[in-house]
Amino acid sequence: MKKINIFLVDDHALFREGLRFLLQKIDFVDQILEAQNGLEFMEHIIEVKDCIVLMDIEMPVMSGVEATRKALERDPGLKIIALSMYSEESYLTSMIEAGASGFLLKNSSFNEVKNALIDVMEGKNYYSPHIIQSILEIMTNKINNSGKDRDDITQREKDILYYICKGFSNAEIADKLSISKRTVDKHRENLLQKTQSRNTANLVTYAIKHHYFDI
Amino acid sequence: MKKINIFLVDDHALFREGLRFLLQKIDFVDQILEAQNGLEFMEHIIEVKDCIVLMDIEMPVMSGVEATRKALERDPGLKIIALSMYSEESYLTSMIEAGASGFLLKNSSFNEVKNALIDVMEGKNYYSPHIIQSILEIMTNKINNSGKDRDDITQREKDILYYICKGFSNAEIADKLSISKRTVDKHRENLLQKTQSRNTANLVTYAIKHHYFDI
DNA sequence: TGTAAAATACGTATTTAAACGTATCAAAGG
DNA sequence: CCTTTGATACGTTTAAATACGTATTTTACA
Repeated sequence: MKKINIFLVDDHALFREGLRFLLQKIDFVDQILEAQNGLEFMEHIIEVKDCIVLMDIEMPVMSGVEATRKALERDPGLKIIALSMYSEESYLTSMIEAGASGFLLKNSSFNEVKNALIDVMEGKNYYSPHIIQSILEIMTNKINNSGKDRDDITQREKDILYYICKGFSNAEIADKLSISKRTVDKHRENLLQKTQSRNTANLVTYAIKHHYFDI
Repeated sequence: MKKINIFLVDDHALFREGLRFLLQKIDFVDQILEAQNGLEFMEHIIEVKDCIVLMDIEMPVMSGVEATRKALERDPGLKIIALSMYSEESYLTSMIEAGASGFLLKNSSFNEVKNALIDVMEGKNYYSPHIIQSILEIMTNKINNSGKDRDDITQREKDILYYICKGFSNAEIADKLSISKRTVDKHRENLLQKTQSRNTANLVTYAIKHHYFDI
């Protein structure tokens, strides 16, 4: 059997250490590399080949999504499996868009990780059962609403949402973006409607929950 | 050397699996038990003795803080080490109040975990260097402000903050708590001042960041 | 028991957000 | 080519939040 190398990217040393230990027992695993964030990973990925990356999403300095995107731009053949604590839709879609070959949850078993590695080695994709469930839900949602997805926040709205979460008033946001305050009012109104929020508090929790804004 | 049992309480199976594997290598470790939340832990802790608990804080169903408090009520001699992703002050103080014998961060090394276990076995407490740092900061802060701590949010204010985060207006909160709207106005004003927030958005991110409100 | 802190309440003013409405223009896509 | 969507902008009105005050009562605790 052909051997592969594993690149572990996660900011929690203890998690890396434990997982490394488990991975070392796998017969088809050769070298195991580690990085504690996306940037550190980017600095060393060039040196390695025949490598499957296990990539955490929430990391300081450079997130898993960004690192995945950048690494695949440079080497489109690279295999990256997302390893997340949450099955958040935004994470899922971001990582799929970025080009990840798989998506695992941290509450999955090590056996599942092993299966994912085998699938990805063979050129297939692998998604956790929970993730498949989420994907199906997103799909049916998209079909039923045929585009009119109530969670479909536009890029401009995301920008506005970001500044709202930062604590800027509509007037200040308008100033920052050099648009009319009334436009910001409207975006905010649309955001409230799309996220089914009553007010700013709801909007902020929504934004944080769906990772449009990170604390 | 006397042997001990370890009880791993964490909702991420993969993390548990890796850590279990590492712990198994330690010569003074006998049995290793697992639970995926506080409740599951509570149901099985009675059966075990000579046990050190490695307890995650953020878990579904029952948090680590609650589980620690309840378990120590029943068995005050139990040794519990908190294992957290964040060195948040609120987590730290909550766990210390609850009676934890130690506090480790998930980005610490396995060697540190081992040292913590040895210390706690010997009846000592163990805190991560980062945690010590946080404790010192809290202490100096408390001394310098001698009580007039700006982060000292009262219980009533916490209640108000919770309802604000839930998206209720001041009038609604007043109704819920059967007090005047003006009183809620005042509490809110004090909250803004104490948390150094400009507005609701800032207040909500503060609350989430400091775990006064969980998403 | 005396004192400090917390919780309560009210007055007034300004600013901001929220909830309606309408409308134009550019870009994208069938 | 036409339709849809997104971004832009404006008007009006009400509700809510913010920002200053002051003051009383209750609670905790030294």
